Amino acid sequence: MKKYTEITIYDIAEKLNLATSTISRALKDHRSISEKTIKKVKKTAFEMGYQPNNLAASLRNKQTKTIGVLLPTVTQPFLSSLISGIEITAKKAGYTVMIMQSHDSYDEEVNLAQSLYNNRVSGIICSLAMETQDTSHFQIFINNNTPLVFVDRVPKNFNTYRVVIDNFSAGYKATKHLIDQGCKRIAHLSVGSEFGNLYSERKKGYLEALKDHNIDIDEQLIVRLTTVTYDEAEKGTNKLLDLKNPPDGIFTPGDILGVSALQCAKKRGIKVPEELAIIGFNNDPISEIIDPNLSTITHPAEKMGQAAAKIIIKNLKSLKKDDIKEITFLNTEVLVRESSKKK
Amino acid sequence: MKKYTEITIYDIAEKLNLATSTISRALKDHRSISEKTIKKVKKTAFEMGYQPNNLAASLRNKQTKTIGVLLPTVTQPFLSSLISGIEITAKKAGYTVMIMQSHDSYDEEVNLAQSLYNNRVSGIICSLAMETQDTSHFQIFINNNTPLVFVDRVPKNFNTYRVVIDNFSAGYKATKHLIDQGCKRIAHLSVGSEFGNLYSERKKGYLEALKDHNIDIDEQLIVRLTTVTYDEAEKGTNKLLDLKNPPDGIFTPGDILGVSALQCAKKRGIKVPEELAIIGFNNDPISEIIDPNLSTITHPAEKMGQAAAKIIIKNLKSLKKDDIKEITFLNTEVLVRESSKKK
DNA sequence: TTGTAGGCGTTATCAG
DNA sequence: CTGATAACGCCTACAA
Repeated sequence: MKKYTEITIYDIAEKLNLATSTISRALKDHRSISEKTIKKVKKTAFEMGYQPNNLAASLRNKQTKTIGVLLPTVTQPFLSSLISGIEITAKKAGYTVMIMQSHDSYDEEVNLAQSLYNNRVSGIICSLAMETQDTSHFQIFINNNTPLVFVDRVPKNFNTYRVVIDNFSAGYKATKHLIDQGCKRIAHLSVGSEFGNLYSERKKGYLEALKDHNIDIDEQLIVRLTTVTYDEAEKGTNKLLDLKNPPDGIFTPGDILGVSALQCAKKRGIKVPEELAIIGFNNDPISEIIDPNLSTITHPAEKMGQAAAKIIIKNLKSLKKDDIKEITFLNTEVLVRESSKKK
Repeated sequence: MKKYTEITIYDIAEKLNLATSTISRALKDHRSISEKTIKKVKKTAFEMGYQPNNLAASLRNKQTKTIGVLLPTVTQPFLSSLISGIEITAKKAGYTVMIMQSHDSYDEEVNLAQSLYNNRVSGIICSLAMETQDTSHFQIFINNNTPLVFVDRVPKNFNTYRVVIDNFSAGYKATKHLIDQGCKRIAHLSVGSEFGNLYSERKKGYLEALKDHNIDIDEQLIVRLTTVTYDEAEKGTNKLLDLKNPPDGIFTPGDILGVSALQCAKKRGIKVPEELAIIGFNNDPISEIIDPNLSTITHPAEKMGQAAAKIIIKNLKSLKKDDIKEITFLNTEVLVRESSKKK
């Protein structure tokens, strides 16, 4: 049985009695090649079913023109918008995107980072796994001058580019919004402290807003969740609503949590927003579907992706190891919907 | 300024006074290399910060050990479960997964398929874009003996592996369930006929079920949507509920549509399921959150992914061009929840 | 405008 | 058990 062999520029060269270099150049519309030759080469290349081999080209060029994207998961609406943003910018610049999911596991993240590096991605955009406590597995990118950008869930002490929102001020805004609506006892579902610490920033914003408005902090109103899940949030909300002196507002640092709280309140016959105002975070599609609509904090997710990709592309040519890498902050906004509109 | 150069097995060889071939073998625990050498090589490789270059290895080996995954989008819960399935199986076999999104655009799909091929993926798993009407852009994979598996939204006349559910029987089951609940006038939101025609199969199942149960088909009860969106479904449902003789049941071939119908009914003060029973399709997370819970059809999405990946891996070694490629059917089930439970 | 030749980093074959 | 060498497919500096 005949074994399959690739058709290479060498085959084309042979057929046309030209040099491989000519073929290579013609295929890329090199200006030093005559129109006629270019046409001829492309035509026969097509006829012969030639397919360029990126591996060979990348090896030779020492660049793959692909951006690696390493995320906890691809299902979170926020992250998928982020990907869209990356894709848009990457495409414009002629880059391909390679997506991998860590599933919030540190071990997987380590492996995939390796794998991405071994495939010599031109740059990498990463949002850390929940579990990740140290980021030494990204050191290879730094050491080898591969642009690295962290997004959203970023490490604290690591000199790299970061594209984030100001979680503190977003948490502040969300809480202030509830205060403005007349809430006096505002609860918070907080999520276990973590390395990327975006939840803890949101919580700090919450605390600060209360303080600034002379509202005493009641520890009973802060329920700590271990995971960001619907069920955990339900338990937490029940705990809050079981209090002698229950809250009249809840700020949840995520929409799933907000939706859960909302449903929980409804089940108990508590009117939202009249008796309990709720605001979430992220503007997930579900926040719009739920009844009443969930107020939330909007992220410019797609823009974050674009910003991250732009940093990669910009730095491909000029990257100095010890430069100080700036942090890009993007805006958040309070999106007021029914679940918090008391007035 | 010193320009960066990779550390290669050649560098290690030089340092240790060994041949590159020995290094290469040692790094892969080749049995012909002594324990001692292996240890020594690995140790210095680590110390020197050596990182294997997959591009070179792949070029040489003529295989990349990566599976390309080309999907409309990564956000649909069904598709992300599918990806999980692929990842699980791929990982077990030592394969990497490269995900790309066509965003349901034919042009993007063509480009990305090319790109995947140019990167010489070992195999490709694809669910077609909505727009796609012809699949000649996948011919290169066939021609070059690269295993190709279509999943869920598959082409009709193309001899490749396919992993699907039986959309016809699923549509039948969903409709029969409504009939069993006592519905007499069952509506259907149908989605514009398309190449992959999974929606039309579901519709056929719907029609057949009605026929088998001696229920006359009322064309007024079949509303055609042009896109699978919340808003379109809302319009469609309103149209149905505006009828003189409105339906007492709706089968929507997707959960977003089902949720939309449900909300729409609620807004109009129609009781679900008492006055209107609803069943969706896919078992998206949202179907569980919505109140009342949405009955639906479950997909074994993750299993489909695993099945597809297994086919790829199995065929990597033995692929004959003209073999007839089997179709793998996976089971669906009716998941009865509140939105359709009349009895 | 086109050709020659060497090398990107790895691995497999063949030889020792 | 280890070494020398060619080859994977492509690109580019240099030469013509």
